Amino acid sequence: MKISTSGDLDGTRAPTLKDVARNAGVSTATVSRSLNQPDRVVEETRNRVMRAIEELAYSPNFGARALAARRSDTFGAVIPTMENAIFARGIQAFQEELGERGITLLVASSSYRPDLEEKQIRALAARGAEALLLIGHQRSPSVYEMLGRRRIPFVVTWAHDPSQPHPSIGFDNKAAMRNLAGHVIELGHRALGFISAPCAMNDRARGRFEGLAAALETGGIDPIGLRTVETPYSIENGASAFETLMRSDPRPTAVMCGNDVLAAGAIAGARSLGLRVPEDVSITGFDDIEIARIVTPPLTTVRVPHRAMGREAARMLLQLRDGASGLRSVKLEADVRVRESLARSPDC
Amino acid sequence: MKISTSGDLDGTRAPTLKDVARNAGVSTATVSRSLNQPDRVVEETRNRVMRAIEELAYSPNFGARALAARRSDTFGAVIPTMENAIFARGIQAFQEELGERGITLLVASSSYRPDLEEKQIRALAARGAEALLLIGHQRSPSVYEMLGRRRIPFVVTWAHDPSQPHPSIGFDNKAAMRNLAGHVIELGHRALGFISAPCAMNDRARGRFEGLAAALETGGIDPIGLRTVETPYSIENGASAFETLMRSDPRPTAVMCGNDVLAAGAIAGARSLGLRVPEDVSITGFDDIEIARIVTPPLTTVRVPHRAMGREAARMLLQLRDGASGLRSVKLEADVRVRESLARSPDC
DNA sequence: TCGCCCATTGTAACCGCTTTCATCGCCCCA
DNA sequence: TGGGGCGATGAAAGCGGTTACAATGGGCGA
Repeated sequence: MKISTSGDLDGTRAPTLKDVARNAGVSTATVSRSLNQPDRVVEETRNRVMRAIEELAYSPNFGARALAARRSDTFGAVIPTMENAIFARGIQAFQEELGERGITLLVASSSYRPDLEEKQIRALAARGAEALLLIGHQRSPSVYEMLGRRRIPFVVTWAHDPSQPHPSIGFDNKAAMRNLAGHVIELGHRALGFISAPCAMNDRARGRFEGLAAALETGGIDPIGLRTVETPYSIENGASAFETLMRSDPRPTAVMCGNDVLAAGAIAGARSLGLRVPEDVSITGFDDIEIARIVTPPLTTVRVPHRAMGREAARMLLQLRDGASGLRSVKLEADVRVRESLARSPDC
Repeated sequence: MKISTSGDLDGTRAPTLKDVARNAGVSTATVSRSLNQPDRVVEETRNRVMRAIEELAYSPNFGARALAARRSDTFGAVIPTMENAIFARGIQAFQEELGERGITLLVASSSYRPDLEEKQIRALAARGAEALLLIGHQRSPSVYEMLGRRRIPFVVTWAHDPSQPHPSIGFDNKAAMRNLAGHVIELGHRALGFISAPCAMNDRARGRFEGLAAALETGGIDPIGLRTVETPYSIENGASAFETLMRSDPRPTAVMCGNDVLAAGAIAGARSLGLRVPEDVSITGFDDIEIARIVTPPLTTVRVPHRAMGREAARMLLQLRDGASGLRSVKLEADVRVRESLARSPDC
């Protein structure tokens, strides 16, 4: 006796709609409808189909479905890095919001390289992403043009600059840093150091630098005296940049960092130089990620509205995908978080 | 005069192979070959095709390609969380190794929930993943069965347990923790506390616990005295678990943590209780992620071979996909990293 | 009783791509 | 000069789904 459930698999390939249809004794159309528009199939049939699906452990081929339905229920995000937690919380919120609407998120990272970013954007488009979350305004016009041609809606986050032509959801990097630098200056610091991420293709980093410069001007401090080091985000780089700054003359009494990761490195650098924070030197960060609270002393930094950005970006993209237009950029607040790494200048 | 490049788009949909073919005056087969087997197309034709591709900003539809070619050049990984850096470095190495072979990686996270993990595995399979990286051995048999039926090769990482039936690339969590606990006991600690991740569906966490228990036994310490708190990974949880442990009697002189994130929280907890580390209480972590070096004092922990695991996993999966069989599990070493958070017991 | 309508299901075209197989020239050798 | 061989290209069949449209049959009103 030959043992074989009708329509059983040979085990060598994934079951298809056709296998399910055969197994349930219906047409592929009925199976498809059972899955996508259950109320258009009478219950008894639907149950038979579901049983077959269960039995075969069938799950639909995503590519084929997207191809036929011209709809992928997939959004994409391209972030500069996954190595540290800068974008993790925001993306998490973004994903949660999308998940509730049955949308899958594909995340790619660009390593802060514009060419890779463009490649990743294309890859996401090729994978059927219906909308994209991007970080910052600055990228090649050809990317924007491509997105426009393909009618792929996108939203820029982690930045807010009304002078830019594209919708964004974020905060004003420049104003936030200016605000923080104002605090620092008020505490009597005149000799400042700045550790920045590379500004070349990074409008957020540039905005933060400009904010600092503006605060100096407001405070009547000659920006000539500002020592700046540009270096990619990492603890090690932060530490060595700090050491470099400490060799300059006059030696800074406060070192501001474009990011909490660099600031954590700066604190480590201070420790290895035998400098006390904040008694000998103040250090500030930016982002208020987890690390800011666990370093010793805890970092004075700028609280970035990560989760709110992710959530709002999801909402806006959903609307855009569903045909909305003329949506307005959203400006969120990023306020200063004062903790122990910042104190009055010892020169005072 | 009607202005229109032949085959131009109306701008309302992505350009397809057919558009390119029309634009270049060749058949779709030729365009496809120009892309996938360039040497099978004469140079002049290929150039014409490439020009058309450029002009239309064409990029192939991934789903359609995978469908037709029965090959997606995509691997998948399901990790418990992206919130902290535990898996970041390993996955990064995994991705780099795959990228060199032209393979795209799709990463999904399960939030440590078996049901979500199964869903994500199915989703990756549906998206055409040809091979999967999984974390830990423990999951429903139905998952393994499905993977087997679909002939999707996978490799288990972050764990090494020869008694398990599936190939793995990792280290012996139990032995590593036993080793570390041995150090702690040698330093005279007798009253120990342990902060663990929830063990229920986490064989790595359980292995670490067992390692600790084994070390206690070897050291002739009654495991009854071991205070344990189970809590999900996070700084906050680590801090409050630490505070709980410090209320027990006798008070532990050393608190070992299943993970660096919990340990960082424990250090914060010690600070808020006014306890000095390591003078009043020693603290150890596990993983040796970045955070271990930047907390004060730096953490004594177990260095996990993140990058090696990622790299080896990639190599093994590539071989499996290409039909290799009978591949052997790889055991990597995880050795103790001694830093300042661990010192001799004050009771000595 | 007959015809119409509607709910349910089936048939088949098509989504964008790869790939097999056939076709078409062209070169070279006998 | 004719024919075999070979390299380049095209035609068309699917890959696994969705969906417009057709077919079927049962219920109900006239």
